[in-house]
Amino acid sequence: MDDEPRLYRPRPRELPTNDERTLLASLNPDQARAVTFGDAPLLVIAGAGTGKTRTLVHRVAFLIERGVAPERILLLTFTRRAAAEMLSRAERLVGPAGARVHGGTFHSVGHRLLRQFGGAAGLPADFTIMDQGDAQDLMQLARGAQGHAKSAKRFPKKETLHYLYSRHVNTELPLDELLHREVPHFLEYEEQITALFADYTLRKQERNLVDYDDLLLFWATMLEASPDLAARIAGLYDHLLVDEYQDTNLLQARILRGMCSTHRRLTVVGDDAQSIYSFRGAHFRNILDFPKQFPGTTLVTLAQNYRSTAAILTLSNTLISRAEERFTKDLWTARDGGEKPWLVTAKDEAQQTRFVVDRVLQMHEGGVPLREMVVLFRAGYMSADLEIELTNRKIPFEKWGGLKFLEAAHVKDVLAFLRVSDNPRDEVSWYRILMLMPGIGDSTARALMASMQERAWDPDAFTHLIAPPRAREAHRSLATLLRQLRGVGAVPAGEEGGARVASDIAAIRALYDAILKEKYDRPEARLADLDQLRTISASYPSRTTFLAALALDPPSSTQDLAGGSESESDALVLSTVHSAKGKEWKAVFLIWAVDGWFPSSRAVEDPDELEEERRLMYVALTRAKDELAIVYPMQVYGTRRGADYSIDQLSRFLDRGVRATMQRIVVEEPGEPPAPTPAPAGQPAIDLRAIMRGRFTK
DNA sequence: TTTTGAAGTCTCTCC
DNA sequence: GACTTCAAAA
Repeated sequence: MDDEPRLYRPRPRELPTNDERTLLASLNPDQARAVTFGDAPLLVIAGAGTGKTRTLVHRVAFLIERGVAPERILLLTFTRRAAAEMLSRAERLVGPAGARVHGGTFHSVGHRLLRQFGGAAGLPADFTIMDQGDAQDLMQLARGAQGHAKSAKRFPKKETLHYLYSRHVNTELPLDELLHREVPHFLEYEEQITALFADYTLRKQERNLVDYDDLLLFWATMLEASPDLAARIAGLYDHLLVDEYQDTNLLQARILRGMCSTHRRLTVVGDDAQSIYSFRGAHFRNILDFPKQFPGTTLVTLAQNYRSTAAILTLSNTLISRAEERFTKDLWTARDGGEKPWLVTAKDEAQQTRFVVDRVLQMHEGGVPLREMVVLFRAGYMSADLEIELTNRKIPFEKWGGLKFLEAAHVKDVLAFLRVSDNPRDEVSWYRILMLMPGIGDSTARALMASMQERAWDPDAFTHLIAPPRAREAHRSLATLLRQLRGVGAVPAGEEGGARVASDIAAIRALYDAILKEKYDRPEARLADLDQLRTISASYPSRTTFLAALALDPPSSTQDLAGGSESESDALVLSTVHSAKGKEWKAVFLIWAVDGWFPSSRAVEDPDELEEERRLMYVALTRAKDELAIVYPMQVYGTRRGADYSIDQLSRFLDRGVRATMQRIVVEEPGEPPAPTPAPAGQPAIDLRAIMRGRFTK
């Protein structure tokens, strides 16, 4: 493993061009102060666009320059995208040594440490990671065993149960208080819920399964419960740097305390105005309490924004000034001017889509690469209409966030086969594949699993089970496949590693494709997904690595790219606001700025949630460098019950004062026939300039 | 006991 | 508009 502790030995200089002076030359005094800070806790409050990542990356370079071994630096972030960005920038700045810096999301680092040290804490090394869907399915199995499956009274559903469980773990709130706060109408079930959670925990243990929360919980526990383990784990690193600290929760704070038990070289960076992950148990108080948690903390504040024009910043500052609680100051910029951001009123969704597409093409023709533009929205599904239009017009795009490739049912199906061969006790996957087989339903599946449990999940157990007559056929073909997957008999030469996983998938598909075609109306796209899965699998050394990587670092949707080659293509980015955090674009379009959509109607009841929505919109607006357009359709069809359409209102966050910092744009009706024909392939934008000229009135 | 068809239920954000 | 759950039929 490459996580073995290494000696702290002086290294030859690897930075001929980046001595400390050039390293600091590009930084402002506040940034430089943070970068060169010594060996004590450091809290950097850094507003949007103030060079937060830059500061962090330079600090890494500075530490390496000072002789700290790169592999003894740990960079923790919250999202995969941020982790990848941070590490690649470090490498660019520092050179090859930068690639040796350790880092990743809290979950992926936790995973690495568990594989390495879990054995010493009684966790078998070959555990399987469950994603959220799997965890919910396991919760459902436990729920069913308790007999709520068909009870008349309403008992919380598996999603709610899992949410409560996860919240309980991450916020450390006692269960009764949590129920009282989140779901008071379920308070009467407190006892059953407690029992259910105990069963869920037990099932995880028996089945050798680990959920996302466990990756953090076990990490924290190893640090707290065993001084010996704590010393070994904390001893791996001399410096810890944490990005987006406002999105951490109490559990993660515990981990940091444990990791810094032998030293106090901890740097955290964040912005309370961008705290948008409370649904994961994060609270921006965490960043404010940091000095209390780590006495002697030094505070550095970054307030100069280098990203946005003054006009965009005025809008963002005005919007966030309405926040109930606020700790960071307004940002300022040396960039002056800039066009006032647009507030675009569209008649309906179709017109909103047309506006965005036309404007994107217009800017593209003006020389802005597609990749420099982004369309942002509150939730993944809100871009559906836009995606269709972009596909029709052959404009390449890439979607971030929203439904993931491996959350698709057919992908999970195939993975389930791999997972039972990887971990024969994986009950969730067993249930899944058994239910796929013709002639096997819920009760047969449960009975078969019970028999296997009696045989201690012996890998051969399934073959020797006696299936009910109508499931004979299914049982036999499944048993044959599983034997094949377990590699009974010789592994063909040259089929170690990735080729092995790919051939496993081929074997699975020999059985599964027929089932898939039966199950879905239009199987083509789904079959293509499976091709993709096999391609991806080829780059992983083993089945176990492949499965773990999929859970922690899943590839995004397969239908990302509409036209254009997959690799270096210039593509418009569509993203949820959450997934866009930390990034910046020349031009930003925020769509669906409709009250009830953004803020989400689920959030308007609760003041705290509403405040979080406001911060979320702040995050969206501060992504823009030069141009910003907020779009909202006035009529929304078919969303409210009882009416064909409803007249919706502009988001409440864009009040009169905020609107005063914007300019209103009205999209004109297009000509009589409502443009049903997509542009012909090849040259989509040929006549657009003419159309565009007449479309906007200021 | 499984399958199939119909009614019902919410819609998010991420690891 | 997709997916789950429920009820009746095979």
